[in-house]
Amino acid sequence: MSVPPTPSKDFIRELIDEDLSSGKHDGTVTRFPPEPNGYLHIGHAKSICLNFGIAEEYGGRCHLRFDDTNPTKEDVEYVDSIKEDIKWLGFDWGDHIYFASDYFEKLHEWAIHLIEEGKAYVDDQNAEEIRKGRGDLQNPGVDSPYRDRLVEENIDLFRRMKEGEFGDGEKVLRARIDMAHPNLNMRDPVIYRIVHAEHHRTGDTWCIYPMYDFTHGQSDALEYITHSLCTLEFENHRPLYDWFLDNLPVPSRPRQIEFGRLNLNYTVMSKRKLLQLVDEGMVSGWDDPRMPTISGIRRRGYPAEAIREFCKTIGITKFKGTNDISLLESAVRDVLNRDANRYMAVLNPIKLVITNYPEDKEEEFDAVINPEQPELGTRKVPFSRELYIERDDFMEDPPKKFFRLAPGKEVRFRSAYFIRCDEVVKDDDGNIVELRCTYDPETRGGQNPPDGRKVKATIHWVSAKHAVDAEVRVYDRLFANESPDSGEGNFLDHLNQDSLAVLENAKLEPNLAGLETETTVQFERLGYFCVDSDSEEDKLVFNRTVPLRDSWAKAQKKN
RNA sequence: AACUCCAUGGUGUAACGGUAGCACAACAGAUUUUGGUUCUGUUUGUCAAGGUUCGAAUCCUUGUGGAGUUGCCA
Repeated sequence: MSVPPTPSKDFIRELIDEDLSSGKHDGTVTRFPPEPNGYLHIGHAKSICLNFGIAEEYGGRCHLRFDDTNPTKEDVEYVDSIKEDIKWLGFDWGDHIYFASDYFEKLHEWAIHLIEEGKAYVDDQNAEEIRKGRGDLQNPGVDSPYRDRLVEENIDLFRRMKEGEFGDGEKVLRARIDMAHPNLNMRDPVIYRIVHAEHHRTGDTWCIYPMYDFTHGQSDALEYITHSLCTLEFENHRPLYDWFLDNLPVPSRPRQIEFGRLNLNYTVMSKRKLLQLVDEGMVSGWDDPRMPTISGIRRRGYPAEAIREFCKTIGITKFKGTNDISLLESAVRDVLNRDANRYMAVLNPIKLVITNYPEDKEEEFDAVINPEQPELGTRKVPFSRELYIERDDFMEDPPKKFFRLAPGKEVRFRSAYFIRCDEVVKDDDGNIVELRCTYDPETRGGQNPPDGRKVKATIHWVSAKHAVDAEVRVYDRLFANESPDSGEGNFLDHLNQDSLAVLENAKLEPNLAGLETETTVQFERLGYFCVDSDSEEDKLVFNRTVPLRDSWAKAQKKN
């Protein structure tokens, strides 16, 4: 008798279990709190899967909350793309979409509350003076000369800040905590600053804006968030998060828990660097299929399910590690192997003529749509005298273990016939321009012949007469270096020069015409490819999502 | 050397004082009308030193290594 494996939970889910069984909470409410100042990337996907995943598992809910407290950086453009990306990933916030800016009124009220309690004050020092007064990692800070202002004076000054009497940076509101605190975040942090800027939602209603620290915990409390999950960089902010909840009349008591953010090798994840790639034209845009953005991944053809599986696999811990990109690719192959329909496509064509096949004859063969889903049946693939095969599938002078086509050698054409190569035709420069072959009529459908003859390889083909032309963009990892971030020098120096190869002359099986954008299919023996949005009626464009595992290529590399 | 956090094969992650397991990667083989898929097998690990204990990856101490933090960004 084997014990049914109990799926192990990460430390966050264990903490939630404890809070539920101890009666601390009756339910679970999480939130995903992006700042609308850029596009979501796969690192965000980890957080999205965590927060929305927990809500699903615990029968709770997950709020989508835009953390929009900095009007100079944020824009509605990003709000829309973020919503779209979350939906695509397969999650739903229902009616629970919020904006931190919706709480500006309440936060302002709470700031006044703090002032009245003698726990906040208006500081006239400029940014430089405040920085100097804060001390550093070794030395305590010193009190601001304005730290002991009277409550009435603070109230008045804060009111005048709000009414626009002062310019940007002239005054700030600070929490009055402890200038000698070992945690720098506790040394009288700025909680309100003056910014005369148009906010994407509140317009010019405000010219003072709350800082992140004065916004996040309170927003959580207002929404009755039970568990506020964030990345490790906010660990040092937790004392402040708790301090505000302790010192304000908040309606609930959320708990901040930090986990390690996602790091992937062979890519960069910071918004700044991704922006730089876009701005400097190293990629075609935020949704370039090489980008680790959700929109890029999607255009690349990675299924949302694979992203979710990947996030499940890497787990949640406090360890700051780097995940291998092959884990992601493996998840992608798993899903696509199961779901992607098979077709034949020749990326680098070489012409092949079957000399004993009648000039005008045409046939159609039945080919399996997806061996993983036999119930889908077969498709018809046209065959004729002149065909294309992959250049890599022929070698004039092959090494011993090369099983594919070579002079005098016989292979199977997938779902068609056995073919033997009789003659190699070259141009004046010695380039191979055509292969002349013969077929065996007794192998129709690719069957083994009655004489029991066997063949070592099966290769794909496309009938020249019926072929559909296409451009195929073969993508590889964006960086040649495993950690482009950490090495010395500019990360751009580590770009993989071969991250994109455009093949203009691909020949496709006709069934490949007319597929919808973003449909991902398997080009047999090559990999998974998806229809790009650049496709037009008469000009198909495919992106290579990920190649098939290729033990032959791997063996070659070793030699 | 202030504070906080982290440390299990090549990578990531389990084991909650009782046989160190899983996935990916790597390697070898079987099957195969995709050199794919599938299946089988193999290699590789508890940062170090002490302590508690019948028993320690797990608890304690010290050390070592790494990360984060000195925005009026989030």
